[in-house]
Amino acid sequence: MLELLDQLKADIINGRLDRGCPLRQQELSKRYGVSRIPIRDAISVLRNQGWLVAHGKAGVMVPELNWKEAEDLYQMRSLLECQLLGYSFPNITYESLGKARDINLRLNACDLSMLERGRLNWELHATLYEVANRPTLFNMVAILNEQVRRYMGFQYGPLQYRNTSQNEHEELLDLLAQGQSDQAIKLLRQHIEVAGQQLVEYLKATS
Amino acid sequence: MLELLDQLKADIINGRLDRGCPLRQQELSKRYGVSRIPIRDAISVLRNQGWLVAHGKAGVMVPELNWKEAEDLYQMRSLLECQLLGYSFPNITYESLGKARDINLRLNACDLSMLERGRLNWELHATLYEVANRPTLFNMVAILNEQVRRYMGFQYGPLQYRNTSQNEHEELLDLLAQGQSDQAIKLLRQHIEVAGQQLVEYLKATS
DNA sequence: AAAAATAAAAATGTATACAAAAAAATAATC
DNA sequence: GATTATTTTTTTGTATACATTTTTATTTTT
Repeated sequence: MLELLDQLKADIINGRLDRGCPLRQQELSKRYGVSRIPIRDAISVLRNQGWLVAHGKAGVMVPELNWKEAEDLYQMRSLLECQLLGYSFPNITYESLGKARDINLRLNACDLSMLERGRLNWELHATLYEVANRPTLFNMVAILNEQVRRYMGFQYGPLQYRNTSQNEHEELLDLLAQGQSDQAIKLLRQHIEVAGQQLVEYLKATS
Repeated sequence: MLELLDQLKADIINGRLDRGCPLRQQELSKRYGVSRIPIRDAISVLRNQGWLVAHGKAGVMVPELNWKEAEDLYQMRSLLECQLLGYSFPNITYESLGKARDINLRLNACDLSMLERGRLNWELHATLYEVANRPTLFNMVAILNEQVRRYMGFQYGPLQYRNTSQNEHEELLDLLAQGQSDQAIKLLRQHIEVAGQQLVEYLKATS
C-alpha cells in the first residue's frame, strides 16, 4: 500500500500520469498490477492530500501545476514553520544541530535532482522541528512539505539558487547555535519566502 | 459515502464511539449497515483528517482530546485566517458583509449547541474568506475549522463567551465595512486566539 | 440541421469471498 | 511462577463479481 502510494506520487511528479485528463481505476489497476480496491484506497489518500482532484462526479485527475497554489503552499509553510521553529528553539541541542549540518553537507552534492534536493531539504528542516514537541503543528508542516514535492519534478530557477539555499541553511544553524532565536526565525521566513517566490516566478513564466 | 462520513464524525464528536479503544471494521460495518469497503474508504478519509489515528499496526481509534492539539489547531487558524482575510479585504462587498451579518444574527439564538454554534461560526468566517479567491489556503483553513469541530461535542467555558464572540464578529464586520484592514486583521487574530485559549484552559482543567 | 430524448457503454461504488498478517490464547520451557 | 514459543483466532488487505451511476453514442423530434 505504502509502496503503491509512493509509486503513484513518483509518477505524478514525473508527469508519467498525464495532467488534466481523467484517471481510470481499471487502467491504474492494470498498470500497477493490483486490483481496484488498493487503487481506490490510494486515490482516496491522494485526493485528501491534493495530489489528485475530482474530475466531474466520477473520476479524478492529476491537477495542473498552478502558481497560485504554489504561492499559498509556501506562504503557509512560512507562517507555520516559523511558529514551529519558535517552539523548537529552547529544545535545540548540539546533536540536532550536528545532524542538520550533516544533512546540509549532503546537499552539496552536484548531481542531486530537484526532487532529491527537496527531500534532503525537508530532512534538514524536520531535524530542527522534531524537538519542538508539537505533533499537530509538525504534522501539518510535514504535509505541506510533501505537497510542495509535486512542484519538484523538474529543474527550475537559476543554478546559483542551490548555493544560496545552502548558505542560508548554514547561517540559520549558526544563529540557532548562538541562541539568536528572533534572527533565526526571521532568516527562516526569508529562506522559505524566497524559495517560494522563485518557484512562483518560474511557474508564471512557463505557463 | 458522504452520509457515512458525516455519521461517523457526528458519532466521534458525541462520544458514541469510545475514545482510545480500537475500532473494528466489521463492527462498524454492522453498525452502519454497509459492507467493509465503504467503511474502509471512510476510515481512510478520517485518518487523513485527524478524526482517527493509527492503533498499532492494524486498526484505528478515536484520539483522546488533547489541549496541545487544540492549541496548535487554533494557532494555525489564527496565522492562516489572518493571511486569508488580508487577501479577502479588497474583494469584500456589501453583499458578503450583509450575508455575514445575517449569520451573526442567527448566532444570537440561545438554544444552539456548541456544535451548531461552531458550524454557524465557520459559515460566517467562510463568507468573508470566500472572496479571497485563494482556493488552496481557503481549503486548508476549512480543514482546520472542520478539525476544531472534534472539540465541540460538549459545552465549555463561561456562558458569557457567546456574547463576547458575537460582539467581536460585529466589530469585525464594522471594521471591514470602514475599510480598516489592519485593525480588522488584528481583531480577527485576537478573536481566534481568545477562543483557543478558553478551549485550552477548559481542556487543561478537565483532564 | 440542431436540440432533446432515449438507449448503450463504461466507470464507479458496494458486497461477498478468500489470503495474508496481526493479536490473543494456549502450551512448553526455564 | 514467569517467560518464551507455538497454535488458534481474529482482523485487516485484496481479488472477483455485481449493482448503480455516469458518460457517451444513437435515435427521435422539432
